[in-house]
Amino acid sequence: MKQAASADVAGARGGNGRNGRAAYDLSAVLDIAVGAFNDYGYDATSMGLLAERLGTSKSAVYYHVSGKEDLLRLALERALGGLEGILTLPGAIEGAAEDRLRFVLRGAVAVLVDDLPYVTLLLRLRGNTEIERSALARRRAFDHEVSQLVDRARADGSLRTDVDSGTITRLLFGMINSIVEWYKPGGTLTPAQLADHVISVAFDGLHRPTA
Amino acid sequence: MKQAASADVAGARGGNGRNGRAAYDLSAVLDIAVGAFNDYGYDATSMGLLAERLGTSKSAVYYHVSGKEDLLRLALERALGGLEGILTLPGAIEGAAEDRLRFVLRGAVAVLVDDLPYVTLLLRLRGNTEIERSALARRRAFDHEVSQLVDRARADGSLRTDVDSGTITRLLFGMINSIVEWYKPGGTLTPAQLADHVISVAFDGLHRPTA
DNA sequence: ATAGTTTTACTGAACGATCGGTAAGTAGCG
DNA sequence: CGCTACTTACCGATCGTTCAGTAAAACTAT
Repeated sequence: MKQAASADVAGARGGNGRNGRAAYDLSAVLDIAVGAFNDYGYDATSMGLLAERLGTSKSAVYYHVSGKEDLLRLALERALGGLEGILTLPGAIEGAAEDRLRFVLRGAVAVLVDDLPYVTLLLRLRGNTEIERSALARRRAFDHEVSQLVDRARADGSLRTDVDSGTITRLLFGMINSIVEWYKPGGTLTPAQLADHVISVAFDGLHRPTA
Repeated sequence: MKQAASADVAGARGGNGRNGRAAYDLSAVLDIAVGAFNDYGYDATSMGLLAERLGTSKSAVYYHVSGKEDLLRLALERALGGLEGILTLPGAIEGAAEDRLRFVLRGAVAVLVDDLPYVTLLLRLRGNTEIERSALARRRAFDHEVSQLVDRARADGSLRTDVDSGTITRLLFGMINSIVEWYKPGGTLTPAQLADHVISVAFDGLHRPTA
């Protein structure tokens, strides 16, 4: 009874249409790994615990991934891919700087909500290994592109100039990134409302509208 | 040569005025421990690494503290004590709700900058152990008191009512707490300026002042 | 002044537990 | 049979922690 039955574990398994036994697919393993990493922290999550959550053995996990760091790498790739994808969309490239900034911020909230556990993992990195440092570098590159949008919006006269654009960008992302620490999908606050509130508070502040 | 000389380690030592040898004082050990916890994460920081940073042996650390968790407990106590102290000051108790809110937010920035590594550690907790869960509960209690101030300011008509106060409080703290991830004391941005910018952006938003 | 005692503050070696990862064998399917 | 998807058993390394012994300073008695 110390081990769950080897089949029928919460839909994590799916046939692969090929020879051999029914298998976990990689994305199911990844989902559970990312969940555990966020619950306990990457370092504090053992491969044994992952196996337990999957209802299988430790070494079975190694059949699907080459190791613990591989799980981290795959998860971070998904989060970074989502964020970087925003910057390639037309709304991020065309139009006035403030509109492009609003589009990117709204997109960041959307990716964050859509891939919540994956982005959460990304935002908690410390940079201990090469994989983590590489992910942090890509994240900084994304932040830098947004910072340039803030600069352009300021040059257009859209934004206040009494606070430097680096501070503005950091406070903006501080606000947006904090969403991973408290937003629960499926609650009364829909992702679209959340994005509206964030953009509105960011641009207009806490005071009641003067209009 | 594998071990540093037993004295003169970077001013971490100080006499204690009592019998026996010159010792590290607890606060020096704690400072180095908190720095390492923030660099690598609590779980990824080994007692061996702490000893190395202190220029002493692993077991020497156990003379000063009862264990790794004890270091965490002492560090979190300092961070939480600072934050909770704000709420006991006159500026947080007397006056209009919005002024009290501004005072508390400004105080939170001040504590955060003053005890930067300690608050950083607090903000990165995952709640794996009883000590961490207890610290998280105290942090939530602090947040809750600020949330009540937001409620009162809204009731006074000072703040916008199209976003609920829970979301406002979370976005506020998201912005403020992010400071630990990028603010470097001793730079061109002084703590007082930082607090001004944070309060100003939070209440008035990113747009240029209409006045 | 100095020898002896006490207390403090360590050192170095080792402990059991747990870590990430591997080797070898096998059950279930086409 | 051939291939997939595991299983059990185990490895060396590292983890937090403990323990017996000791060097160095302060205190005390002479």
